[in-house]
Amino acid sequence: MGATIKDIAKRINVSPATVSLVLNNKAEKSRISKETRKKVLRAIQKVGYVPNFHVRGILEQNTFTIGMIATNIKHPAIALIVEGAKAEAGKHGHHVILGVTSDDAEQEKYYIDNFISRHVSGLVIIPTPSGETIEALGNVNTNNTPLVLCGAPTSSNIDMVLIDNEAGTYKATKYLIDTGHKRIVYCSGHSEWVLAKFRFSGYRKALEEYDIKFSNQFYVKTTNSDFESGKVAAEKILKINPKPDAAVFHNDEMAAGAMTFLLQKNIKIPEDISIVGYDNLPLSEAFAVPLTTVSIPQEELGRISVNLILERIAHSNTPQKQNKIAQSIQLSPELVIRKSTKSRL
Amino acid sequence: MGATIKDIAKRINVSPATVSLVLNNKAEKSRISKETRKKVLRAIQKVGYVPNFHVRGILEQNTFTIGMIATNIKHPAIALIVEGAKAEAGKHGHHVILGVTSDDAEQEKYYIDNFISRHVSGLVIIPTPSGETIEALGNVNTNNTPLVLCGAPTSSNIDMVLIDNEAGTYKATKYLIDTGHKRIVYCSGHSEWVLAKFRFSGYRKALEEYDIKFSNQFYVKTTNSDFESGKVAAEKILKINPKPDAAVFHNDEMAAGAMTFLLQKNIKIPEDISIVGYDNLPLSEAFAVPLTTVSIPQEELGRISVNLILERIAHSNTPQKQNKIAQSIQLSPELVIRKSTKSRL
DNA sequence: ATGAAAGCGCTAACAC
DNA sequence: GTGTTAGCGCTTTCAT
Repeated sequence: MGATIKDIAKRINVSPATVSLVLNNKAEKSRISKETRKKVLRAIQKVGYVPNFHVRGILEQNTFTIGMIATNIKHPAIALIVEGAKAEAGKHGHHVILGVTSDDAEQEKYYIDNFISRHVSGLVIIPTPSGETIEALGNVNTNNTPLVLCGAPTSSNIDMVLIDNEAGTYKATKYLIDTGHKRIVYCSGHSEWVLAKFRFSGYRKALEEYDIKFSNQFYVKTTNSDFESGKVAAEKILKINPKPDAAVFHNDEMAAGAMTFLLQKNIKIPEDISIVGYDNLPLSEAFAVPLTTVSIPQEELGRISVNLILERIAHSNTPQKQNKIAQSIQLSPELVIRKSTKSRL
Repeated sequence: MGATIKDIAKRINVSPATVSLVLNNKAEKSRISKETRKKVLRAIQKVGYVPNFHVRGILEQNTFTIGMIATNIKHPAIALIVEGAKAEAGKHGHHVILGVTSDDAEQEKYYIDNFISRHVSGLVIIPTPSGETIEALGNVNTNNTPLVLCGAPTSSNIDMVLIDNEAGTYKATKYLIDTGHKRIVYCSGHSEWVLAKFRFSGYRKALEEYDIKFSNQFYVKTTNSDFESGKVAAEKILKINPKPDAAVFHNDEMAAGAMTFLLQKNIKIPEDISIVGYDNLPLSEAFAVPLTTVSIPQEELGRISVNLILERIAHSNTPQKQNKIAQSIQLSPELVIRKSTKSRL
């Protein structure tokens, strides 16, 4: 362990209080002779003193730190949410520390407890996709730490910023139907995850609305939802008979993998089959065929989450703090039409 | 603020010590009657007690937390380093908290001080690309916190895990020369950044080795290094006369932007011009033309960094701890050849 | 089986 | 101007 204020004090025969005063620059305003000040500063330099954050954490309440818990920053969509949150927090003098759960509910629980116990000013949670912890969140001892759930709904009475995931696939599917597609496949990775279920149900909803009956044959599942899974899905699509004329994918990575695979097999996109992704990754315009996809306002998601936290903090000293009911803000995804789809009318 | 151990103690008329014993499960081994235990546990439940991490931080030294400071997690290459570090840390019972600097040296300084002051077990730093703080790192009061610099070199006596960035562009350029390219352009974003300088110098080195004289005309600079900058660079490339037959880009995003732009102008890749990127992004295979690029072992970078930290921790109690000299491990990038380059022999 | 008290590093109120 | 002291929340001896 490093040197403490006491060590420094002893070293130069002053009291710890004096050292503390110098450190906090309260020296200027009030007292402490220039000489003592210099002596103290020199000693601090020499021993390499580093203040102990934990003491401040005990003494004061506000850490001006927002804890953020994310599933998987490898995913650009998640990274963008974090960026948005960080930018907004920075604007208001707060810092962000991030815990990454790697889609593991246990780690999520750890970071929630740990961050609360570290007295972060607030906690933004992008929940693990299995949905396991989401419901449990209502029972967490938050110690009055404001919590915001970001991206996935829960029945608990917690502030939420949500994406209407169903609306995205609904819009995409509807667009395909409206442009004359007759046999639309849906490809889902991790189909048991809540997120996947929401997206899938948007597809179902659109079909129903047009009285197109759903066929299990047109529901392709893969165990994962990455680039490689897209290839696997594409392979499965090729085996379907009669041939599909469009495919909606759970996300852009899968769509990219599928396109890569299909193009290798000399399938033409969009002539032979239309492809739609989800997320609008920064590079989805650069794909083999610029991808038609559903765009999510990720950075805004992060920004709004932080603002909800800051709002809670601001209100935390007012008498009505207990009254304030949980808010739920829902953002809508938009369809971005590029070159991977074409009208069949 | 939430309830404390004292509150609980008062509530049920026991001493704080008793509550503490129950909380730490030392109750089992030694003492505390079942009844008291139950009473305590019930009270804890009722008031929603959350332990104060900072107190532990004062009392104990090891937080089993590795602090990580990254520039910009939007960038997949960075995200992968973080993932690698996290995975390795997890294997050894450590957690990771991440601070994101957004390429800002000031924030980097903040997080370094803050994490050290939080008594993280160690600190892995992916430095801001300007190179500003790298050199300053030697003068940081680390309080004996092990530090590892990840991805960029410094003259300070600090553990480092590096990528031989020059070697990557060198290999790429050499490959182009060997396959008969005569007019190779280099496109750099943020050309003043240390990283950019290293990559550029690999290009220069290859040219020199083959006695090809460098022409400033073939050195394209953009203010940024993202997808859009790639488009800008491509536009500049088109104006060069005589026409280049190959272009090496600072990274994959730029290469992707350039390819998108060039294809729109009906330039054929690789027939008219060969394109090489850098980073081997997970989706670079899905680009309009599968990208030939330089691959970096990002996850390994993270893993090794954490291992250096753990090693330091392990040795920190041995007498030789001061003796151990800083290590520097250098990893080599590899050229991944795909479809965006072709031989002109 | 339980409680009292000291102390971790630091700040702030109050002496002198 | 500077020192003394109490106390933040908790753990840990040492009494009882």
